[in-house]
Amino acid sequence: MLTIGTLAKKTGTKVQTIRYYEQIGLMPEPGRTEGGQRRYGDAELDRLSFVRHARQLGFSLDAIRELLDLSDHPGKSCAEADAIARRQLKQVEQRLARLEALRTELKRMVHECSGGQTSDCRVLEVLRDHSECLTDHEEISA
Amino acid sequence: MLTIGTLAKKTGTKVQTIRYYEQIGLMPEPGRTEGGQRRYGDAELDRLSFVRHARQLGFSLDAIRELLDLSDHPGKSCAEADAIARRQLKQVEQRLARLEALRTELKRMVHECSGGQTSDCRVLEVLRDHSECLTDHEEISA
DNA sequence: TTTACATCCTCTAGCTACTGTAGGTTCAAG
DNA sequence: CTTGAACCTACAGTAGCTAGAGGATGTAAA
Repeated sequence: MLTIGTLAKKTGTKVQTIRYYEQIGLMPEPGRTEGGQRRYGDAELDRLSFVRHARQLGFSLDAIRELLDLSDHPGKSCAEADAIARRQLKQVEQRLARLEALRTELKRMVHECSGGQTSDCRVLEVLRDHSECLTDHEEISA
Repeated sequence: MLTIGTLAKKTGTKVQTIRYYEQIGLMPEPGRTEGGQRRYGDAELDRLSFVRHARQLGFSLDAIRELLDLSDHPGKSCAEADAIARRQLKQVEQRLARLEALRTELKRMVHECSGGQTSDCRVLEVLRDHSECLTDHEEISA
């Protein structure tokens, strides 16, 4: 039986985060000691590892909820899990494209900085100059 | 003189966002009509364009505040603006590295999906299997 | 001039995914 | 039996907006 602190260490999660996951229904309510402290078993360790791993891969909590649901019902079709992963991959590729464009622009800003006064600073100039925008009014959710 | 709605359209910002920027002190309090509606001039249009451009480049509102401050004092050294841009570039490159690793892993998950039942699903398996982690307990803020 | 209606106003609450704090209790070691 | 780390609940705060309620204003046509 693990305390919440031990579980936290084993999974690289903060204690509060585990309690938060319980609150939003992502983790089950665990057993308690007589004094009211949470005690966890291996099932919870596995579940939390799954959640953290998915988070590291950039899945949203909602997506993880779906994945956990699929994983709890082994008879269901794999297609759904695959669809979720594909959606995720698409998002990642979009972010990559934007970040790459971004890196180019930032590099240019940095390399062209003359080192003088801000009145001549390329960094500020680039930000002021709207004509050099990649695309107008498009957001980067980096 | 521009209404807030016109300013919003010209800069690709939502009306609420402009009011929010005013609230947090990123945009100045504009003049008002007798009836109390906001009216903007070219200075505000420029400032908001600067802000939105910087946001598109992934700068935080705090960083933008610094940049605006530098830009308001043209005598200051360019070095600070350069430092902010360099910090930003570094962050972008870190994110890129993580996202690339992520893409590789997601691609593997998707390609190995057998199409059968969830009990054999590689997607879920990969998420359960902690040994295939890139690095332990490291977060991706994608 | 009146009426219609888009746009504006303030205020409040909600979103994601946590993180931090205050004030108090429990557990395990010595 | 005492100490002190770790636990508990409850609430507030973070970034960067976004949405909605309920009402006022501005403008253009009838």
